[in-house]
Amino acid sequence: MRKPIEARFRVEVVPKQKTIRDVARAAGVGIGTISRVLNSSSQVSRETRARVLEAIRRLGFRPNAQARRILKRRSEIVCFLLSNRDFLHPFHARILQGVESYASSLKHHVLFAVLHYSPRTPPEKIDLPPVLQEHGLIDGVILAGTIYPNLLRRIEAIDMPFVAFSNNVVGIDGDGKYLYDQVGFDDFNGSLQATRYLIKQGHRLIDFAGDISFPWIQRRFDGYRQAMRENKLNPVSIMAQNPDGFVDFGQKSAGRILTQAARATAVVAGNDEIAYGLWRSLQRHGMKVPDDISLVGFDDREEAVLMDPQLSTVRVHKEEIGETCMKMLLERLHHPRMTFSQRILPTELVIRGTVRNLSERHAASRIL
Amino acid sequence: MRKPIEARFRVEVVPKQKTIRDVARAAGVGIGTISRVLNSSSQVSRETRARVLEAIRRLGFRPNAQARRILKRRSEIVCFLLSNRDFLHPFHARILQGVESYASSLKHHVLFAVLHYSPRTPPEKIDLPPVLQEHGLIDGVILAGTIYPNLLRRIEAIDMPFVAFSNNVVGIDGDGKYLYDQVGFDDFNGSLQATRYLIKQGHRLIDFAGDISFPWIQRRFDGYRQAMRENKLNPVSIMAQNPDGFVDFGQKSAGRILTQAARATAVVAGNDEIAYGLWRSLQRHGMKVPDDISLVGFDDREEAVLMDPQLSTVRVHKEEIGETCMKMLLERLHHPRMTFSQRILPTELVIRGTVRNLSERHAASRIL
DNA sequence: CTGAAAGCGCTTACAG
DNA sequence: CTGAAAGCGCTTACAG
Repeated sequence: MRKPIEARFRVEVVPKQKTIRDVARAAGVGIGTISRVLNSSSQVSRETRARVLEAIRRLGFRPNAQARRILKRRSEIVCFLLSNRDFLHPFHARILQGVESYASSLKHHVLFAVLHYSPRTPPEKIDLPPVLQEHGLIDGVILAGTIYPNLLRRIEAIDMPFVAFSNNVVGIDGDGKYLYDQVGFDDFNGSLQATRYLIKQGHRLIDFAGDISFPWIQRRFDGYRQAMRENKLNPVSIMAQNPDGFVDFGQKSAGRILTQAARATAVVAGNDEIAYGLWRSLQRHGMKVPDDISLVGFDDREEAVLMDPQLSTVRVHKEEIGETCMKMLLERLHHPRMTFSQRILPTELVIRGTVRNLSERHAASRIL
Repeated sequence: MRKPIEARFRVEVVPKQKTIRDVARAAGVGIGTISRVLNSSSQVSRETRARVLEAIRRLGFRPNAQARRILKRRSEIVCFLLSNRDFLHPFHARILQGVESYASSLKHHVLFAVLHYSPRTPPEKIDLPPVLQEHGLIDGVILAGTIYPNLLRRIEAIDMPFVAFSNNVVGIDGDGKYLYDQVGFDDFNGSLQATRYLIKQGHRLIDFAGDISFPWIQRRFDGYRQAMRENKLNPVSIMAQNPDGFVDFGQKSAGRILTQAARATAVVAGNDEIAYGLWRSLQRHGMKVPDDISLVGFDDREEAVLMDPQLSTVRVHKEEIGETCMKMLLERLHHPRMTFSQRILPTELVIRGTVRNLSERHAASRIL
């Protein structure tokens, strides 16, 4: 007797959406059958199926995704949450792409959201983005950007399944037991390999330039130090004063390196931006890379290829990180009680043009 | 008599979600009243409201977003679709951020999706991403990346409201009448201003370096040409042979510029990447920027600040583009029959260090 | 102001 | 194999 709710909208919505009932009528079957065909489930006779399919095509029917979700109890939407970044740098953009690529291959969807918060805000006071406030909108969240313990606690408190990109987690010790799902790459081994490579190229005086108050730079320093120690070499850490960002850190490091009594022949930079700043400043001081000084970066960002010569660096497989995050989140959703796990992806040393070979064999072969 | 559907899930879903019915029971009211409180609609007495609110808090109830959407006939989710890009460059990343920022301020959500297609595929054969295949999932889409006519037609065919970021639309003439909603920035005026600025600085021999087969580079060339003509100067377009990307285009342009009979004192680059390649190659040829040659870019990308000196360029307000796209899409959703519109946002000349002042007055003041 | 009921567009046991 | 019905978690005229 009542007007259907929807009538009020007819004025606006022009080509009234077909529903499963329209199709049922057109095909002369019950609505349940339409649903069965749609879900390619159970047994529907070939001819009934054909008739339904035909009706669907004729009416241009597309099932309402929202109505399905409410029954499925799963939205097949996940959120990529970027925290405490002034902007979506290529590094995280590539992670997002990995997430999206894996997700869409499985017909899942990715919401992009942004959050700014202080590490000192109590968990319950963190003002989550709208996506995380709604219930039923997303199945889970992938945390990227800088992650502090209070955010982790907050996400746990709202019972939202999540996976964290762990390299930028700050303030939590990863001591064997994982309290949440995480995916990361191997800072330590990355610079271990890079430093060993420099040593193999004949370098003995090798500095590390990077602000080790960042946990990930600290881990890279640890890898560097390990390589130095195993070769009985002396690790030297270069710090810059009041740098304005990483590039500036690199620029300010150059002066320190050049005024050393026993000047380094090579520098391991904490990341590519530092390497870039270093390179530019060294140039200004009249030093050539790699003739006068060798340089290795970390991350393999866009900057690496913009340098001249191009930067030898440690590549991080960002898309793969994203894919793995998505994969792990899906596992979590299907097995809520599964124990937490951590995946550390390997890095790859990319040799380009900023390292000079100082070894005798090489020097000899050059003369020949 | 039947088991509620949901029972099958109980094994998995641990803390069974509260529904509006639980709250109603707890507060001793009807479910309609809960809904009214939730939507802060109509008149609910102060005390009833308080009682309901209290029950909501106690039970930790959060309304199911999906169920609401199905009634509202609007998901308040839009899709940011990046087409034909190998990756989400900072330029588009910033547009996405603008979209997200405006959207989330209005409690809307943004899905990120990617599409690769050929301009020659017939519209109906374009394989749209899952997001666009579902019905009811998103309210509309913002098109970014490179957009060909066949994509526009395809999106129109599925009756999906959309707004296009128009600068990278290829193959459609914008002749006064707009056939779809679009937001863009002013290529023409940007380089017009940049070129006028160079002229004001005393430059007369000014080249343009850029591949004008890209429509947006063509528009920038047009702006440059206009400035040259209005000053009775001769426009010169530099093209590179088989460039491998824009940076390489810039590198290959340098040789051509340096071998000119009447060598240019300044170059307007089609974009910052070209300017970067130009700068690097000029350096290698022993030329100093801006002492020997001046340079202006376009876009104000990250590269601009990585140069030394930093690049003077035309800034595009990318976040604002994103915000405007989102705003326009919302208008479209609320007024489906509204005539299409186009918004062209202004650019801004950013003066940094790559332009030398050749004018007499300035030269004189230098001698003093 | 508020409860009871119809409805949104689907899915899925149930009973042939 | 398939129709009729109950149900998902909400919203909203309807009738007090």
